[in-house]
Amino acid sequence: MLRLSIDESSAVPVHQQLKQAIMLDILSERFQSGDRMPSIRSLAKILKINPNTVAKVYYTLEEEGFVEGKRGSGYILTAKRSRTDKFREGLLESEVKSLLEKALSLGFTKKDLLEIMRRLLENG
Amino acid sequence: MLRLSIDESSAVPVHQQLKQAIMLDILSERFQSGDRMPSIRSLAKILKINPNTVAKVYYTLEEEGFVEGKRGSGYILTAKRSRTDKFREGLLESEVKSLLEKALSLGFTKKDLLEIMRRLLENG
DNA sequence: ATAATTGTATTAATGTAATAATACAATTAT
DNA sequence: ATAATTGTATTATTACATTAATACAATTAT
Repeated sequence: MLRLSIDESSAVPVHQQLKQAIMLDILSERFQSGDRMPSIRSLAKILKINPNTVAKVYYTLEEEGFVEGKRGSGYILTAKRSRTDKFREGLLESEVKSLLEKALSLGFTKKDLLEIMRRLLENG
Repeated sequence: MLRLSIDESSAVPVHQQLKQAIMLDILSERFQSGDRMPSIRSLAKILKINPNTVAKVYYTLEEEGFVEGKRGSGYILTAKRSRTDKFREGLLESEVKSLLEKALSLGFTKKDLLEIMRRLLENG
């Protein structure tokens, strides 16, 4: 359940770190449909950040349909597996697409890209 | 020679757009060693942006060893082909690496990644 | 019923990136 | 020599993202 830490010194803003960490837990199924989220205040206390920052992140997650919150009772993760799986794939696909675009604009061919890919997959 | 435009409405800052556009021209060899850069003021006028913004970009390009500037005479692109080629490859490699990391953290396997890659390369 | 806990909303403070204004210095062209 | 053009440096302004402070409202637990 939500084992995450915030790097205060990092240049990437706290809310972004937090959201990404939660999203990762959701998409990798470490955190599942029906699970309760920690309350805004308790999570803020644990991470030593402002409650508003947590609230903001929860709100964006709600807008995207992953969680639902109610006054007095807290937030619950509601996204079904089918949804998170689809999202997860779409995310990777768009990343690959943008990589492809970048590679082509730099003058690489598709073949070049596949070769570099294979090499890194084997070595790393 | 440097055919670029600035999107004022974009969220990505002007200096970043400009730098990326110039870098693209350098790395794709549309702009070559020995070529003169447009003067700071003239480019600023064409793009309708502040000269300081152009100067800032030129300065960072100079720090990275791609161009050299002299008072009164202007900036010249000095990076040799071997250098730009190496840079270009390193850039792509690091992009692929970060993609790989992201994919793995999302629970994809290397095989998954290669498959998605192949599919997108064929379709797009 | 009452207290504690939960999320919500509003407003303010802060820090910093981005841009701009202006004056200075070297080179080049006339 | 002089004017025009080039880059440099300093400082100020602006805008915006980020974070924080505080008060409000609904639910839950006692």
